[in-house]
Amino acid sequence: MTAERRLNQRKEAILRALVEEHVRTGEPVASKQLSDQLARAYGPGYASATVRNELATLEEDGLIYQPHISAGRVPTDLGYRYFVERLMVESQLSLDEQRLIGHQFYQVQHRLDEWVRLTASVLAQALQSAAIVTPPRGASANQARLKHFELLSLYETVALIVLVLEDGAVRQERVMLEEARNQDELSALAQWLNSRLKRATAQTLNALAQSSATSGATASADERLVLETLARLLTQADIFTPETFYHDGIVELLRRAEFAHADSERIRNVVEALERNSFLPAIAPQVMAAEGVQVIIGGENDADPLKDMSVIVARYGVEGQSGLLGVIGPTRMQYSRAIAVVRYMTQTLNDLLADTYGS
Amino acid sequence: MTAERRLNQRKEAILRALVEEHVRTGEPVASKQLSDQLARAYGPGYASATVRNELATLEEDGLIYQPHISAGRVPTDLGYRYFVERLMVESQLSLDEQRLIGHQFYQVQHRLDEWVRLTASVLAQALQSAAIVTPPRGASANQARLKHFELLSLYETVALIVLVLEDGAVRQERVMLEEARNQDELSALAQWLNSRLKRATAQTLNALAQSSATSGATASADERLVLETLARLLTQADIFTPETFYHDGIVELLRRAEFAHADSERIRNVVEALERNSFLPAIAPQVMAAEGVQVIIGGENDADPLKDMSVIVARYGVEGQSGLLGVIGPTRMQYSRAIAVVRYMTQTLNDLLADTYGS
DNA sequence: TGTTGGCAGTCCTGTGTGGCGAGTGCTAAC
DNA sequence: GTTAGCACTCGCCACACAGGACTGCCAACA
Repeated sequence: MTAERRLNQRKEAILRALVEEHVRTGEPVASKQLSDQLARAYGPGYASATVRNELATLEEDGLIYQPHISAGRVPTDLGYRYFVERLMVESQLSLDEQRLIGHQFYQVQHRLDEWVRLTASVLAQALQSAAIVTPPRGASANQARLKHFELLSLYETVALIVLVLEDGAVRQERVMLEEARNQDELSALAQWLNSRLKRATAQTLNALAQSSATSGATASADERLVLETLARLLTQADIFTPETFYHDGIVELLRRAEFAHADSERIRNVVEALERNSFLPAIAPQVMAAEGVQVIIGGENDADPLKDMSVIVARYGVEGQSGLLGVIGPTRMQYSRAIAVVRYMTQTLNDLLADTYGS
Repeated sequence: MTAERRLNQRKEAILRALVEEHVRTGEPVASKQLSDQLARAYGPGYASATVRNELATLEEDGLIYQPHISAGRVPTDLGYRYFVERLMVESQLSLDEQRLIGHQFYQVQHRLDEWVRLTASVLAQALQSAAIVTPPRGASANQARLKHFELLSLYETVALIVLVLEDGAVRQERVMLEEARNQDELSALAQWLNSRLKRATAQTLNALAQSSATSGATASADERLVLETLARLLTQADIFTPETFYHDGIVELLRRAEFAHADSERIRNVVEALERNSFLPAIAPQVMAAEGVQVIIGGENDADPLKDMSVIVARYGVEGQSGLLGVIGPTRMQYSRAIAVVRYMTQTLNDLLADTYGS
């Protein structure tokens, strides 16, 4: 994850200029081009032949490569890694951007469900990349426990079960009842069960359902149905399943120059990886454990379809209520800005959550 | 929507063969090819020169066209339309497929939320196309009315509001409370408000919130927050907004040969149209009003990005609980099979809903 | 020893050419 | 009205070729 050796100052200047230039233009960068820029910035000592010599050693180190022999150089994943860790100048969001984002969040200040959606939207817009955000959740305990649930009558024989876990997570499902029941009956049933089910686990619930099944007439079939559904909902949908992610910006990502001439299979792979969210479960545990903004560059990622994509991701939240937010873009991205935006959004959500849940 | 003139028998035979052959191969169909097939099927009278003469008139009628002068013919939208209305042999799902689908639905028979998801998945798989399904809803009344709502405590100052409309629709939102409240307090508040809010409309709720705001201390700020949120949820999210759609199969659609060499802009347009669901609101009213399976071919559709896509869509459901299901694929599709699958899924959902809600 | 100008060499890219094949439209014969 | 045959029109592809972008390396120089 860390580039081993430290380069000398001139090599670093060259690598920095190369990365910045390539990110700007998208083209391989020629020695002449670098020479001009560096000479202008730092004075003499950067003739193109000199730069070429240095480039050759940088290539030996695996930090850059040539797409073909008569082309300029392009950073490798390792080169970007070195850039991000040692050369990058950290940037900040402009005050205008900060104000705009603040305003958007102000408008939904009481609507917690909008926060996640808005965060993804802001990330996607600001970085023209795909964004992913998970809702804030309690650290998934070894054992999900029921806090409370309600039954709402939708139709004579159809009810909605909504349950709240002890960590505040919400799950729900519509079920078909065996018998027609009105809201009053359902409320009574819910109240009666709630009183017996404080801090119940899936095991408890299943055991209860079992015993009421065998004990026969005393418990109704619908009571058993409710217990079984609660148990299933309790075990299902952990924080890293696709359902609990919100994503945005696939279209923004596809609009980028990198995909203008991409073959359809590459595009399909990216869309599939984002839609099915096949890659985040793999990196989520590591991100949740770490502090600060994580940068995963290209092949450092295990997910094959995203080999040439980078992920900038961070944990946000307060004690007991945290989630994950990040962006996915081509390895050729403005890392400095991406990190700044991700960090700023982390801070924004942290502030909101601290207000809401205490610190 | 309907091809005006009726073609003579031989022209029809040629058009039918041409459409079937082109759907099978994806290539423009040559006169020689048609001649061979037709002669084999119907005997003499179909020499390639004869077929060429007929093709020239079909082209004048706008039913087919040549991609370039030395290529075979391809059906136009109008040609497909004629095929679908007069030439197509309606097909049925094989018993095996029917059984497979039945089995999948049997496994989620009590879980109503899974029906919509499963329907989209089955459609996408069976037809290798994108699928869209809306959940069953009551015919959107002029005036949404509240049936019942519940408050669930997620955290000291965070509550979940879940409301049920009279037609059985469910809406919900997390809100930030002004003061910390436990489940018992929230339940009491919900019970008290529910008793006063039977069949309330958004207007009623807003009026109540207003009056409690002016009357000052009697009503708490949180009571007002609940009333305002209920009012907003009541007006929001009509049946044709993107949120209420479930889609699947973008990846299946992109896997089709039509997209193998498509430029990235075309792909992006299709992904965007499906993700943002920009086209269905336009056709939904017409589909909801009509009976049976609707076929919208290519440019008959107003949505520009889907000019070369066809939509096969139908209304499903019983009185007071109906929705919309369909597939989106390239105009070059197996219309007969697509219509059969859509019709079968309509029937499947109808049966399930009839069991659930009565007929 | 490090730096630099210059030059030969490599390889990508774009363009133009010609042959091939597929399929048509048209004509003339049946 | 139907059919065989033929000239014609492209699209497609392979190939060659010129131009250009950069590099690597060498020799000279500080």
